[in-house]
Amino acid sequence: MKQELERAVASSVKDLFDIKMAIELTRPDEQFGDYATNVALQLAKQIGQNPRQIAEAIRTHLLSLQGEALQKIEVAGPGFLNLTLSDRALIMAASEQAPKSLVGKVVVAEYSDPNPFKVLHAGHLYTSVVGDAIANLLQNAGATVHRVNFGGDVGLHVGKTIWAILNDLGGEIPDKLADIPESERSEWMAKCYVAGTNAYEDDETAKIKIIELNKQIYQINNEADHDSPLAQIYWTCRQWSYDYFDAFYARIGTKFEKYYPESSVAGLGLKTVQEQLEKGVFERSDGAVVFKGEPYSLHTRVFINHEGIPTYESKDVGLIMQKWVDYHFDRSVVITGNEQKQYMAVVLKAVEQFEPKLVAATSHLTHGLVKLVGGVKMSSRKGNILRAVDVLDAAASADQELTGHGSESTVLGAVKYAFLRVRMGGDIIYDPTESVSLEGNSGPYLQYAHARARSILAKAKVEGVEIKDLQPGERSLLRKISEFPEVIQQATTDLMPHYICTYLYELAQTFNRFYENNRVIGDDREPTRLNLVGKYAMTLKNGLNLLGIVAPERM
RNA sequence: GCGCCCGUAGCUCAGCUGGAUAGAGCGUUGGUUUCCGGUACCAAAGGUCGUAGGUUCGAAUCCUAUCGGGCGCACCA
Repeated sequence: MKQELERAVASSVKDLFDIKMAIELTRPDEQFGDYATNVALQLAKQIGQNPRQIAEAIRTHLLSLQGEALQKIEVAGPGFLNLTLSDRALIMAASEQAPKSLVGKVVVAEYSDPNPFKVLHAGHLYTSVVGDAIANLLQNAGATVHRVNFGGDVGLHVGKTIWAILNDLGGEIPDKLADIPESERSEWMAKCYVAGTNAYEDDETAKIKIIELNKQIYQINNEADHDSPLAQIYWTCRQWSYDYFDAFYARIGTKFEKYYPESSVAGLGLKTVQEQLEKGVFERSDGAVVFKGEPYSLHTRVFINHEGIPTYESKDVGLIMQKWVDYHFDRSVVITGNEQKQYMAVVLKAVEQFEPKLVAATSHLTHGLVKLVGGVKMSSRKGNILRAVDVLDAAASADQELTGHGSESTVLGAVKYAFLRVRMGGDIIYDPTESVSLEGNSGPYLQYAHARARSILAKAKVEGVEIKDLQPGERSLLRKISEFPEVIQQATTDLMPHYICTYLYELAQTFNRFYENNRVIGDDREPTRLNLVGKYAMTLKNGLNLLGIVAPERM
């Protein structure tokens, strides 16, 4: 409906003034109508006429084009055109679906990116939630979406953990791993990481040993060693990490198709950078291989260090190339913390020199830190950083306190919504109590709104009645419902799921206002109103599902 | 020093491809009960949109400067 109207306005402008322009209709305040446009204001200068006169001319012309669909067109204020749909057109609009603009497209979505041998922290939970919602949006638009994960299975943090593991096992004795009960593996490894980190800082001999272990682990990877005792411990524990990640993702209702361990892309990255070094994209500097970012208002970064070892930069190059080899994507979305923004800009600029199409297809989104309200100081050295489970636990205990009986779907709904409702980029101040509340702008409020609507429907038989002759409250609700496809589309093109949150909350408010003043069951208009409640419940459910939040039938 | 991000009501945040009186939730104050899940609805109070300039018919939104906070700037990830 919106598109048709936009085309109609555009052709009015073309017919009247012989000017081609793209029209963007907006959703004004309800008092003004269903759609609005400021074309007349924009044209005023070009044409040199009074904007209100222009608006009047468009109005007349538009009525002749779209008389059926429009109940009225008004010229208001300095020259806005306010369009009000006929009931018939509004009813049609409310049944429309968001356009499937990405059918046939392949998208790779990379997010979460935890490191094996370390715990999942709050930031991992955040990207998992937001990344999942973004992936859902793209999928909803028809794309084939591949959710992938990247993480460091080599590097100093691995050396630290392995050092403590060896300490705990009493040496390079892989058989002793069998003594660790399955349920305690992830906890145990997390403890080992903390112990290793502390030892690295406090104990000079341990530090030397850790550095040595780190090199050995690189060797294990390079030589694909699966036999030596150390290698057996490394591979087993690495797998334990992936099992732990999988279990956590399953708990929050997401799933990754593939893990790209850093070790698996380092080779391709190194090879690529070396090739491009010869072609002049990279250059040597102080024994290292660097990309000079300054010509592009960026900074210089090292891709291969003076020992010939690929740095993180090269691994990211390898990752981009490997994703291309694996998927031949039309679009690639990468989500990381804000601190990687300028770093990634350099990597992408470097790759752009030899694979511009891959970079053109890539969007790098970044996010801030997750902090608990009240700002408890966390020391990563002691290992008491805010872990992913801490966030979930905080929500669970707030839920328990509020309701007396915890519910996992409420807890997940609460946390996910709290993360998703704000625009990505800034830090998240997470308030467990507020997130779990059934009052106000929260996930559980929307879940409850859905359950309530479903319970109305359960009490009566919904028949396929035609909606017509809308009363004001009914019209407001339907008008709000009709916005949904537009909101989805906007959220999808901007990769901003928070638009969905804002919308769903407004929708629930609109419904509650309607429901407060209009009886459904037992009213003369029961069939029509039940039909509206059905559409409303469906919209809420679809919206919540896009966000990765379950919409329960009852709660 | 250079660069990036952020600064909107007491708190947490929308609004930022420039437009009609700057919105919501929480909190505060006061209402509503013919109540289909009142875990709701209505209303009030509360804002120099960090500050100062500029562009524009029109700026929270664009530009410049400045203050405050966070982050990043070569062989870590």
